[in-house]
Amino acid sequence: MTARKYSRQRELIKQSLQGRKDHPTAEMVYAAIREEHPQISLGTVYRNLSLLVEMGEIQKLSIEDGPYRFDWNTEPHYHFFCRQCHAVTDMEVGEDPVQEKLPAIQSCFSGRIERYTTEFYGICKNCLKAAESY
Amino acid sequence: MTARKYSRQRELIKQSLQGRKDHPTAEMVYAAIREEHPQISLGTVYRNLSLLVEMGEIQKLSIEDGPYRFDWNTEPHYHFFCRQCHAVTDMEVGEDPVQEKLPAIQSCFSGRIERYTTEFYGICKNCLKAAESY
DNA sequence: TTAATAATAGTAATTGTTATCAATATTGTG
DNA sequence: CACAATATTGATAACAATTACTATTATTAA
Repeated sequence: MTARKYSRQRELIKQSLQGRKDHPTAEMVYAAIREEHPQISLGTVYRNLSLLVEMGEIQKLSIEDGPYRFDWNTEPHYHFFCRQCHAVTDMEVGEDPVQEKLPAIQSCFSGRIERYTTEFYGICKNCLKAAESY
Repeated sequence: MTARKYSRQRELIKQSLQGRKDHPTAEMVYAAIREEHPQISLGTVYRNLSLLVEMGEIQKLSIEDGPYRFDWNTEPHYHFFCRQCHAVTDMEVGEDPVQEKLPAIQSCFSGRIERYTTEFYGICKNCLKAAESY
């Protein structure tokens, strides 16, 4: 279809994302890359983040209240959203709780289920600590 | 705190939501109410939807790609998002798959988990049917 | 090298949502 | 009822996040 060409900027964005685990927003990626490469454009960051998602090289997370976050880790795993500081962290959940029930769920649903996500919301460690000392 | 006063518009919004099961966006609620009450303002719809969420009378759903959806049903249940037509439908999942594992999950996580949601994504019945006839 | 075209920087436009504000509606009290 | 206090409204401006546009630049295959 659309023959893809190499782009230095796309590499920078991918690498920047791989080097951090805070699940940044597009704006945060832009700010980080701009320190070394001040000429990069915000539009380029958005465009390439979308492309990388489309290419399956990164993951896009939608969070209640707030812009999208991006994750270099495309393996299925779980996220926790702090409603106070809006930090996004990975969670250890063990084996997938939904997967074993999926056949039963699919059998009584007439659409085609392609994927599902579970997100956890609450207050993160740091905000809890900050709250107890006032 | 903030003493609440009756508002005809808020009632209309609540009733409109209760009368449909398509999990409409704010814009959709606005359009529906405007047919009978053309003087209502979009800002009023947004303001009251937020208030109703805050009051726990309705639920706000965040969906990947697209504006927020609203649901009169505040009981915990599951949703399916069609990536093609963006319809949102309720799902039958049976007992909560995550709940039983929650103590184990919480025990190895240092933040406070307050709630969690699971959403399903794919292609709905109607879009599947439309696709097979071309 | 050169022709074809994907990608860019910079900026304008769009979308979804919130804030502002003067006018109006609701409500508790005399 | 009259009226003061104030929550709510409609209208519109402002805002934040994201996408679209465009002339220029970079990549790539022949």
